[in-house]
Amino acid sequence: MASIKDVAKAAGVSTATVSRVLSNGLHVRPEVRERVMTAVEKLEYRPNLVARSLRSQQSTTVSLIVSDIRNPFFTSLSRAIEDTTYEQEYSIILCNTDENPEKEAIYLNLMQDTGVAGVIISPTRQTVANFSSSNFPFPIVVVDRSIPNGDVDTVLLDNIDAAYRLTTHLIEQGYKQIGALCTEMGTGLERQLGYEKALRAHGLAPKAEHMKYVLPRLEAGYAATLKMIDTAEPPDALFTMNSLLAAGALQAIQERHLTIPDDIALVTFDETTWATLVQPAITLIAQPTYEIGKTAAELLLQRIADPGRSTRQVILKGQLLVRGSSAPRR
Amino acid sequence: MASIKDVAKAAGVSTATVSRVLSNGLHVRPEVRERVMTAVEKLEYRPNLVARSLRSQQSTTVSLIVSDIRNPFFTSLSRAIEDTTYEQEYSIILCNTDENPEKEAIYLNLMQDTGVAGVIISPTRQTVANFSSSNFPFPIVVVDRSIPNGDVDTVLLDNIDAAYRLTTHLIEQGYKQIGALCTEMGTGLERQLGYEKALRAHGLAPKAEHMKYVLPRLEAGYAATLKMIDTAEPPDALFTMNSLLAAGALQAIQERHLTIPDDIALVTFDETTWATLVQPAITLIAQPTYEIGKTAAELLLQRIADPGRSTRQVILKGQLLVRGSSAPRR
DNA sequence: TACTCTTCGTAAATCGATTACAAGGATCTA
DNA sequence: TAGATCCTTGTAATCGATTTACGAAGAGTA
Repeated sequence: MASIKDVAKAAGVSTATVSRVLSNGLHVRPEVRERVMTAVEKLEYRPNLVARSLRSQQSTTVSLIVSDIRNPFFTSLSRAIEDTTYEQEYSIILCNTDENPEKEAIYLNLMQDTGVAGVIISPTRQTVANFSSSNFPFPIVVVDRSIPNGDVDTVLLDNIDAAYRLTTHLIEQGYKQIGALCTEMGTGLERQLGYEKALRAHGLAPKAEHMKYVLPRLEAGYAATLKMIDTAEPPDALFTMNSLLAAGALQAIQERHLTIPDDIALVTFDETTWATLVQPAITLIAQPTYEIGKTAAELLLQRIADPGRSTRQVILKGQLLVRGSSAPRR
Repeated sequence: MASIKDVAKAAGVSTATVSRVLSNGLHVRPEVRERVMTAVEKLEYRPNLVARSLRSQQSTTVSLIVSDIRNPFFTSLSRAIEDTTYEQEYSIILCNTDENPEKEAIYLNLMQDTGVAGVIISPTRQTVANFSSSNFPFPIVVVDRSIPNGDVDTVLLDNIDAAYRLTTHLIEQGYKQIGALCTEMGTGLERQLGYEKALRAHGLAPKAEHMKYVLPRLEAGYAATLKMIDTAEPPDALFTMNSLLAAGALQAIQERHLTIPDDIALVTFDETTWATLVQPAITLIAQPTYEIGKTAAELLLQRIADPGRSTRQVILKGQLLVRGSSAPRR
């Protein structure tokens, strides 16, 4: 593989001149530039980005750190981020933490060691707890999670509001015993707040036996739902905090041969392929996932370009999509 | 940030000694090693991987190049690869090509420029056409696509066999007019071969009007299915080449208020969350996606460790999961 | 004592680029 | 025409590690 020295020799100039031609082309005679360019083409020279990165202390790699790429929300997010960074010739490193702070710390250290230009992260609970952007030696953008009084670029949904609207919708449709499948990490807590707030606002009390805390996994949603409906007083509606839990809940409901929404209504977060394929279709709050990812990537690239700019939090509203699974209670 | 020089100074040794302590520890007195280690800890020294990579001409990054991470098959694949490489302290760069050879070429060049340790790729049609592992300056593993007489590590499904079995299953259930939604790229061609082979083996001829070539997108599956069922002689069963097309087909079938499988049976490739949530559940060929990814990552890491080893193709069998959508024809 | 062989450590080269600085030449101004 | 200014180019330092070559000290042997 040809190096800049080979090009310099072939063109009869110094490496500095070659570098100048390739970076901005300033202060180089057209004739010399021509010579350099033909040498570059003849040798099929391509700059070594590792060497460039070491010398310039810059990088064209950013990192995306999420709990699990298989979560459809993060899948879509990653695609949006990749699209956006690709346009500016950045590439992305993908990291799954499984909400494990140790794995997260390992990856964050690794990103420091490799000198990435920046990081987009959906941080674990622990990291959120004492978050400060000054902890990190690179620009950072937080997605999906809110950072209390954090001075950091953030893009996320207004989860409390979305959960409030979704719950209120159920109440307005006539449901009174609204159960919830909550997660203790991530966005679960805020969504739970919105849910409880809506109940109270309409004179309904959240019942302890109708609320379950689970891990964000299909199997957990399935098991918890079974437990909830196999009781003397099952809820007449169920609110799950994400699509995985909804899938588990649906499986449980089908297994008990209950009909939606007559026996039990079902609403959730996050649009998926299947939400409109099952019958009845599922009422849910759709997040603008692609837009969230695009915005996060743009914020990051802007901060890389101008580290001193003021931070901004972008809070997007979810879209309530009313479908058959929450038809008026009869 | 502390560099190796700072550590050397603090420990009163040369940088070479520090490097030796950190790499293998050979030829260093225990007492000196001790001094170095305390200096490392005191300064919180972390080796700069960019510098290391430049000097050693090695890297601990590998790249995954696929058409679209949102395809559930690739999502699962990526997770398996990430898990496997993480254990060996490698990180992965994610690239989406959208089956666009230019985008693919840009990424492949980029990987060369950044000196990645290796690449796992699901190549576009063009790249498959004249594939040679000697085209690439790094170890490479191909997944999901077969390379004719290619001397390269490969992991993929036996697509012809799987499609053959799936089609035969339909025939055995009594279906005679079996339509197909094919894709012209990726694994579509082999699956189509298996489909046609099965029809012929049972004395059925593939009907041109029951075969449509589409892009692997939900909307395309929807539109093509509508066209196929809105005819005088619609098929009594439909075979789609992947889960996105199946979702589109299902949408079209529901929209025309046809029942599965009485009006039309539906089978496809790839297990998804929704395949068992819809009613009836969908009969399909499940790929061992996680295993494919794990195997691909292992092959790559082994080749990185030993570039001279002989190449191997790993061909896995799909699993036929018979469910309600292909119940016996009445 | 002199000579060889390890062992341990240092200095310096190296990876491949970028860039500060200096120098030479051309152009311009007074 | 001398001096200032600008443009062009090269030299060499630098980024931060790894690694080779080599020297000094200590051990063993005749």
